[in-house]
Amino acid sequence: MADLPAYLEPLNPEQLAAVTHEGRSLLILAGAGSGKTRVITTKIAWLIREKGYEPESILAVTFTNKAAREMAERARSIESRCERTMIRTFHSFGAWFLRRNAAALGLRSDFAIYDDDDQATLVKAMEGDGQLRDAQTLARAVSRAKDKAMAPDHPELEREFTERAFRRRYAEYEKRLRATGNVDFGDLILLPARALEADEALRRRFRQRFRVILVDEYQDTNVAQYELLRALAGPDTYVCVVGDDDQSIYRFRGAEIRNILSFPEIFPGTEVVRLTRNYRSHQAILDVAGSVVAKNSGRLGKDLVAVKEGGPKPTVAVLADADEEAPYCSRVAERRARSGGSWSDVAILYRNNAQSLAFEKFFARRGIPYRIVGSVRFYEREEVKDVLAWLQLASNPRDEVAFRRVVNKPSRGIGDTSLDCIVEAATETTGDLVAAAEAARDTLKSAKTRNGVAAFVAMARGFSELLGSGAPSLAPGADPFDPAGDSPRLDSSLPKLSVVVERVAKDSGLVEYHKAQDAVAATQKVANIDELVNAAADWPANREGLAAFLETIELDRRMADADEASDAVTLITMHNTKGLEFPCVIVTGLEQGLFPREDDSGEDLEEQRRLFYVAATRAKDELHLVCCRRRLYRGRPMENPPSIFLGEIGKGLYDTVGGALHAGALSAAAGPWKPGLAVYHDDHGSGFVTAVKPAGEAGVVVSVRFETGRVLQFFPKYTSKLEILGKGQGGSWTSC
DNA sequence: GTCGCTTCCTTTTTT
DNA sequence: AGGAAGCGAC
Repeated sequence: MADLPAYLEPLNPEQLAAVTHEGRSLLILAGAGSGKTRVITTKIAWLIREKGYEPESILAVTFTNKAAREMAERARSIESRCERTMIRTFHSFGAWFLRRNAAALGLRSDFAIYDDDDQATLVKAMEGDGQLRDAQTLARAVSRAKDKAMAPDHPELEREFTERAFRRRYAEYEKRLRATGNVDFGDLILLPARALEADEALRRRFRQRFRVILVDEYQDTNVAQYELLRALAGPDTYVCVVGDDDQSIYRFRGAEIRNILSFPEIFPGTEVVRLTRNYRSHQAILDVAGSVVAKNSGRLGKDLVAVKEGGPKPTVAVLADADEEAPYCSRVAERRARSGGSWSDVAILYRNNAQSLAFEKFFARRGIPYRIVGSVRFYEREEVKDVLAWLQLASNPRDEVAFRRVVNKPSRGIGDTSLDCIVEAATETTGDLVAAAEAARDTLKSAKTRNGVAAFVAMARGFSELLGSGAPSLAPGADPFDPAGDSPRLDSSLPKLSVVVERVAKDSGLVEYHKAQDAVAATQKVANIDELVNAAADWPANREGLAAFLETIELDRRMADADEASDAVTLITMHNTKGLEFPCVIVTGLEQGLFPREDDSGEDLEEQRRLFYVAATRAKDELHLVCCRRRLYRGRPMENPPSIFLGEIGKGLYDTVGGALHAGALSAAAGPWKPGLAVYHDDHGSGFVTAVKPAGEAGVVVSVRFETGRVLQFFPKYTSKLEILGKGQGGSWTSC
């Protein structure tokens, strides 16, 4: 093909086939590192350039905001007209859809989006006496039901969900939620799907608008998302989905792997293109990852072939205690940095966020720069949510969740009794909680409560006035929520929303309140509120600006990663690494009980294997696996055997680290450490040294038996907590 | 109604 | 370890 346009030239034959496929539907099975994003973005460009599609008629859906941003950027760099293509997350698309059709669906166009926390608050409020944990459980079940596209009247509902009186409570929740005029995350998918199914004219409109639909990470779609796709896709819509059944890791959140497995039957005439050339990792890494996931049944099955042959064998280290995990990882990182690499080459992966703490502490002490991806959910912090709740209430006085959050914070003497009384009054009238509070004021008994309510009402009114009056006006044709359209982003002539946020934070008493908390607990709550104020500077100080600001926050809960460019080791959960790659990856905590968890079996176990696969295939050059025999779990020390996944790796595919621990004599690196020394450890108390062994770059590893009877190992080079007391008596008290 | 203390129990993973 | 429920004191 001599006349292939330049932008198609970098593609391999399978990628090219995927990009230039025409027909009705296409399933791209894209293995890890096979250039999937390149294919999607190039395909968008190709459709516009060669096939004459209007950019606006193409919809591309992703799972994360980060993926959407990246995709938009890359598509635009190939073809500038891609700027006008709608590239969004499923949820952001749903929100856009609902805002455009809010009136017809009985929603406010400036509805807020409730997160898990808010859902639980609503459940707790409606059940009154219930416990928060019960409420959380129910809220989670409701979310799962919505993932499965099951309404409260679904005949199979109670077969699937065994929570007490689930049908009734789910229905009640829905009623309560609708009364606020807001939606939850599940609604963002389910309501558009139902609206399209129910309304033929609407369906026709959207099918006319979107002629092409591309879905990324299709293996992680749930039933509701599938139904939304089906409703959007008419007989003439070109549907292209991309995914990898081996990378389906969101079952717990309702992902339905059958969506991808059965796609060709659902969309007859589907062509399947497999991308199995891996451009990311050395073959040695793919062999390890592949040998584990090969143990899964029920996969389409494919073998990745690395373009980069060979490479260093991955390593497996079995450490005695989780105390040694961070030192071990830091040695790997330091070695990488010393041999010409940089800190940012290295990523440390773990199963759950709590595991990051040990790394943070150790790295801070060692002076190794690090950044944590994802765990800091800025917008879910108490103080931030407090201020946001005031803003939501100012925008919508029927927002019961926001109302409950701030009505008595800081405390104004309005307790549960008065609160319930106000909410009930609101329910019986217009639902306006501020108005109900005002009306209820005179019926309340204590003067303190009456004053509190009066103060609260005055604040709420004041904040509402700061935003100007009336609901946001949606000019015909204008779409304030469409980043491609006229956005409400700041026009320099308007006052900034940050001014409003700051006033709200101060005048509500929240800043004072959290300042006091900071003083007691040495937290950073006021600083976080300041950050929130700064974040609002990009929007104008009116209702449209506020609604857009809130939506940005609600759909993208993490602050932009502070400085992605900075040279630092990445700390990240395995789930969060999807779509990322690093030259050097360390997968930690490979222990039975942690990864996989003890109760993982069947489908769950298979999903964990896929998670291992995702984690391992993030590595370009180096892959290190770490297992700790002992680890504190929920405050208790646990002895764990190595993860079964380690046993599933083909023999000879990896090198074992730590052999040196058992061989050789003491080296000079031993320094002052000798068996029999009496020592003191900050956390474990006093004990004595039972053994000293060489440990390569780490110097020596010192085994200590403590008075408690525990035997632990330490690298004196990396811990300052272990201190020599003097020549001990080698266990004189152990006989006691 | 509010505050602080003790006891109990446990989320992996996220839009 | 950390957060929520439960309880008692003011």
